[in-house]
Amino acid sequence: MDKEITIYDIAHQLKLSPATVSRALQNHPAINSNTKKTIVSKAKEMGYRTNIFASNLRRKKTNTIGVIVPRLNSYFVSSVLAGMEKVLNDSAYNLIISQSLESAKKEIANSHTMFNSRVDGLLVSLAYETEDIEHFEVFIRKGIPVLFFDRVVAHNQCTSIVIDNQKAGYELTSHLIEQGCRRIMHVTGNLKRNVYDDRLKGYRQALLEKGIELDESLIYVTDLSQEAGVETGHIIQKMENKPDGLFIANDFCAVHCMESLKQAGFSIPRDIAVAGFNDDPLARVIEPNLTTIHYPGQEMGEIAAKSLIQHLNSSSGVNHTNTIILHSELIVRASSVRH
Amino acid sequence: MDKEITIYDIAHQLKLSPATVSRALQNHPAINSNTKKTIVSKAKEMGYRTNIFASNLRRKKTNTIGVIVPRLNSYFVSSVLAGMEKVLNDSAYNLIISQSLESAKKEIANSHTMFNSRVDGLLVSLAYETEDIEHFEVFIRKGIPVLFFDRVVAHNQCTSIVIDNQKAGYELTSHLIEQGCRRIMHVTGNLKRNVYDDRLKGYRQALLEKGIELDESLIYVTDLSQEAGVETGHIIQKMENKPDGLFIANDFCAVHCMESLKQAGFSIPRDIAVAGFNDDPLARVIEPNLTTIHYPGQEMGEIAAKSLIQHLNSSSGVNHTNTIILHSELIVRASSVRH
DNA sequence: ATGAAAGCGCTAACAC
DNA sequence: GTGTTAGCGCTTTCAT
Repeated sequence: MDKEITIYDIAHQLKLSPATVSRALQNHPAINSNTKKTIVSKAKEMGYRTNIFASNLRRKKTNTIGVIVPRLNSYFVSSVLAGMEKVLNDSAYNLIISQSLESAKKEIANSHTMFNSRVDGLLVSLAYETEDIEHFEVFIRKGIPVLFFDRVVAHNQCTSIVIDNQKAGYELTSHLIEQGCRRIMHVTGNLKRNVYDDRLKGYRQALLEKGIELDESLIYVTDLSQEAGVETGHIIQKMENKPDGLFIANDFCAVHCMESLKQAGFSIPRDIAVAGFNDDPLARVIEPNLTTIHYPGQEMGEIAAKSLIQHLNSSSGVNHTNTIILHSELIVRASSVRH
Repeated sequence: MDKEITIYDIAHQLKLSPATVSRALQNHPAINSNTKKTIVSKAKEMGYRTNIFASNLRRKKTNTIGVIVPRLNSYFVSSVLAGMEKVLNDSAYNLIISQSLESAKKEIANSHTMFNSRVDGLLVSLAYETEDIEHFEVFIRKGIPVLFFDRVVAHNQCTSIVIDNQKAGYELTSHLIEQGCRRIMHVTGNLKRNVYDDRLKGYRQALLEKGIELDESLIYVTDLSQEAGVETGHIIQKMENKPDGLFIANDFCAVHCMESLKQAGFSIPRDIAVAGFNDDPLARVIEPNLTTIHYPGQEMGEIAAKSLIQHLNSSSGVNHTNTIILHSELIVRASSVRH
């Protein structure tokens, strides 16, 4: 276990001052380029590595970005993270990642950890359960930018990155109506979250426009889990006045619902047309292939990261952009095409 | 943007020394419990947060664990990460995560970043391309534990966490043989990686035992991507002496190969029995459902993290366990059952 | 272009 | 049980 080399060791060997070494290592313009070369090569030779803690302590900046997501093991989230990692890594930021597991309590605990880790900025997608965002106020008060993505909340000091969920929900529902559906069931998640609430709004809007009366009993709020999908299948089986269309706010849940329906002898899309949301790889594998909304995960991650970096670099500290809306797209596949 | 509170501020207000405050905040046993209470509540009141950089600088420990994975957006990897995050978060460690995107160069760059971030330990699953592990030697020389999981490499100072890939490959191949397959094609990844090499060994072993002659032309090395799956389908179509069994070292690739075969009019499993590896959610959705090896991702992550923590806490610094082998399981589904 | 020196906030050895 | 004090390694202002 060798001793750590410091700039003092280098300075000593080269008969220079630590200040010069520090400057050279940061490529400071005032340092003679020959001196610089000597120092850099000596540092390498001696196996020097910066002590970022000393540096952070001194500079009061950490070069670390925190991310809080509902869960890590979802296709969408991991795509987003892949995008963020790519951008932040290229800009020499570290990423620290934690998951709330959809629990407000854990989200709060994680935000404390992030706060104590002195992240330079925070990227958040909210848990199902989260009621208020009091726990992010400490960041905002300290001028640490907080950026919400996907599951966002309106806050005049925070940027949000989303797709137009209402429009997407509207398009999906309209598509089902065009395919002849008149009783469309909507299975969704916690309506506290914009993504579900807005999709529902789109659903309502489409029905209204097409003059189809809204039947509140066709709106089913779940946790969008695999089990919820299966359960939805059972419920539909038992319904007297069965739906002829099904809009589920998440492909994962939709796929399991389809399995359940198929097992019960339903023919998709003939008996019931189905649409999901997210364009999970599962959607292209389930039979019939699932109609869905394509949703740019990796891109959302990249844009979120870039936007945060930009904000950190802007000296003003004032946040100009407030909401970034990414393009989403209806992907029609066999699960919903009836003619 | 308020000023940061330090232990000096607290000490000053309470007319105590910073040392006492520091001790109280760390719950040091020597401190009077009343003093402790006063200090803790004052700290809260004043909005104090530890400066972990000062603390790290002083203690020469970072409470940060680095993870390098091939890619973030794979079902298996995200399950592993979910497990790691869970354990490490509970133990007050931070996780910094980066992806190599299967490139040796990026893996090396990431390892440098981790090194400079002074991680207390490193968790690694190797990239396809990685030739040697020279870039991890710096950690080992410094006594920083490096633990490999899934895609591992033998190193007498590092713990590895794996499943028995050879046994799994053997079981899968034996199963196909039992189903009557005599010409089993094996599609795999870069054989530099233990996971693929061992699965191939298991394949060979099964053929040998059952007295089936090995046809080297049936071993096809790919990048196991979606495209590779489709391509494999095309290749099989064009083969004169077609295989009657197919063992693909990864469900994701297998699923796309199945799609390709189905489209070409093959009946699975009648014309060709198919098996994958990983038990990706896709395996339970593709039709017919895909036979595979179940592979405990989340558990692997948890165990890797726990093992690393244990190692960090053991004062000895000597690594006793060297390889941890997790249980894996053959899951037989319709894609391979012929009678 | 380079150096001297102060200090970031915390911890821990030592003293009482 | 509490205080004193000396750094941890770096950056940066000011001086030369």
